[in-house]
Amino acid sequence: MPELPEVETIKNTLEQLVLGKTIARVQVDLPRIIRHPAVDEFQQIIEGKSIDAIKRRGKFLLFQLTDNWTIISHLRMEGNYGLFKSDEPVAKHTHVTFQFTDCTQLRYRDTRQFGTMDLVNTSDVANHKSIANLGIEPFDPNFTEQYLYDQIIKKQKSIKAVLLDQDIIAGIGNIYADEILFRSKVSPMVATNKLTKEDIGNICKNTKLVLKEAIKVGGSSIKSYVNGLGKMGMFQQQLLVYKQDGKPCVVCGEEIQKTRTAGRGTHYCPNCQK
DNA sequence: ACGATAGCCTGATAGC
DNA sequence: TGCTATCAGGCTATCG
Repeated sequence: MPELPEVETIKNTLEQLVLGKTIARVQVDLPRIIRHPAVDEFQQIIEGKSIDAIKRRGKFLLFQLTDNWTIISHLRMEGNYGLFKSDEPVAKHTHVTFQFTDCTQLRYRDTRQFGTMDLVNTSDVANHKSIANLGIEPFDPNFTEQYLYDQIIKKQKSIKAVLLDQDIIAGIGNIYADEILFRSKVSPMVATNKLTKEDIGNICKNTKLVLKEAIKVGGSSIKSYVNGLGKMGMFQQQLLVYKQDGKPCVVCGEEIQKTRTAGRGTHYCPNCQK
């Protein structure tokens, strides 16, 4: 599941592959992926444009095209991009194909069909409904213990639900939420108003740390994730609790447990995380 | 206003 | 073996 480190890695790899290329044609095989505008308008506007820049905001990929157009792309669970020669066999679940003028094509694949694309004016991206309410970027210098404290002290929900809330911090998903909380020695189920300042400081620090480490090794390949070059990430080897239920905790040896919190599978050490 | 939850979707896996 | 049920999870819509 692409979270911030995976989307960042995809962005970095795609930059090397498609920046400056001109799109000749767009083929859409699953119209549902294109939320806005209508598919024919989506195709018509994009054709002839070139890719000027690729950005990331939270888990969103932003393809900036010429003439003030941006494709806002969300990969959800299993969306991915890859560059292929036009005559290479097309893999199953390929839903959108951007044919470039140089006989290569960027293909969007998505087994679960959950991903979305929106084509909007670049100048309107910040106000787009899926972007406008996003919370702070974890690497923003303004993301501090104080910021987090102010944001969550009034909330009634669990800290896990808070970390998953994209309107508070943008980019954390289920894998990294569990890892951040384990490293912070905080139970996922604990209500935010029960946390100490020290807990919140640790969560803030470990958020930056874990995400940075994961980006360094290209993200976590848990299910189908590969980067724009088709390469797997390596951070799954450094996961200490996610999908580790039944195994001994690396710190205390107690068995890692799995429960359901905030509607998500949640992994933690009952001894280390109080 | 806010928090909790169903639904979207396919493939892997568990259970009978 | 082969079928069915369950789970995985980010986000949106909907409910209380």
